Amino acid sequence: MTSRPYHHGDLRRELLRRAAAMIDEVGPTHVSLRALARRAGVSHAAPAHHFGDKRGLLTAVAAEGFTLLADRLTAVLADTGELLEVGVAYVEFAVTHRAHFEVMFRPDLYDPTAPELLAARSQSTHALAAAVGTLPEAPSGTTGRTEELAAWSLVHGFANLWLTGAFPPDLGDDPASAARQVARVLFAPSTADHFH
Amino acid sequence: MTSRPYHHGDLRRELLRRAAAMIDEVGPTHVSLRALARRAGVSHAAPAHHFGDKRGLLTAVAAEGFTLLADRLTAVLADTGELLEVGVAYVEFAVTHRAHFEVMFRPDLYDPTAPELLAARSQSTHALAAAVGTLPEAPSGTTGRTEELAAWSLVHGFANLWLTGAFPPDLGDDPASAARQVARVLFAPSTADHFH
DNA sequence: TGTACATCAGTGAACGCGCGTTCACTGATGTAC
DNA sequence: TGTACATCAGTGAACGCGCGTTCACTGATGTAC
Repeated sequence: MTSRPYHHGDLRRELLRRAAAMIDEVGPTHVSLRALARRAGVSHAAPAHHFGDKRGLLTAVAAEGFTLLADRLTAVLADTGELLEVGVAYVEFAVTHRAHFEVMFRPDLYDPTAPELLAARSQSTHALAAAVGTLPEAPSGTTGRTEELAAWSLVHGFANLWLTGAFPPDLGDDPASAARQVARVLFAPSTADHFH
Repeated sequence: MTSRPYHHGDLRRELLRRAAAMIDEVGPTHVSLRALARRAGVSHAAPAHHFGDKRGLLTAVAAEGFTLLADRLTAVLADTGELLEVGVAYVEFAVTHRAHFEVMFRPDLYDPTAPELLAARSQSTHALAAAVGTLPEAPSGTTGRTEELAAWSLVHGFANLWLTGAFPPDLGDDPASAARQVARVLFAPSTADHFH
């Protein structure tokens, strides 16, 4: 048992890591600064020192989440050039960063006017818009905006339903491939099953 | 100031009504049995008498929500025969019954094995499947299941994004017409803007 | 019509708990000179 | 190389609060006879 140094080194980052882990386990609303401090082996007042208060902690988690998502979507778009794969990446992000994802879309839990958060969120929005912008051609008379909302809705809904366990169990345990199949209905007519 | 009778008459129903209103205001996780009792003008132990505990209350709310949703989807399908309108009704339900909707898809808050809940949820599932079943023809080699998941994902995602305020503000304030436009991309090719 | 009694709805006091926040403090670090 | 000092990170005690749950109880209802 090594004696802990008084200064942690990078406690803020460590707290964010632990917070994400804790949210994964108990959900965003049942995180407490005290329990978080306990897990980090640190005085219960330490988190408040770094984040001000509970809302500040969740604001930081949300902002980090939007930045991570934006980076991921941008990278996948650059790699593949396909909206379909960007959509799949959205779902994958939600599943692999469940804690971040859940906080990001619960604005009542954080401060939605925090500059760091607004900046990160707009990164995400732009990444998604850029992906939709790669579609061969916008339909006549539209800006592609309706398509963007449809694409976003579909992957967001899929992610949510997956995370809440609402889908039938025989869907399998690979969200990415299930999402790809479902997203093809909307995104990639040439290889998809169609409604039409 | 009329003196309150000792017996309420239908306190259980009244508590469910108030609970929904309270969830609308403070969110499902910040509901407390004590605050609910206060609002209903009743002793703080009364809710526990009817619902057992907090989880029991939310289980009842979720079950009620699934039943209401199933009834609504079924009615709209019978009236219009159109999957598109059933999808729009899904979104409308989420917006007009926000409290129920939020609880329904947070199974960590209630008892997902309660018989009343399972029955109500399967009503909803069947209503949705029936709507997808009206599509003119299932694509070759598929059961329509992928289409069902796509449809569900799209309207569920739209509802979620609308409720969390994630959509850009210039979308307007009529969720039903916005949802109809977006859903057309997936559901009703003949009148829709297309990706394709 | 009246009485006894079982049943159920709702009460109110009590408990123990974990929490957020504040605040004066102390330990460690690093920079200026 | 050494010393003084500002700055920052983290501490621990204290506060007040609202909560969930339990439990013995009392008031009201309605049914059997």
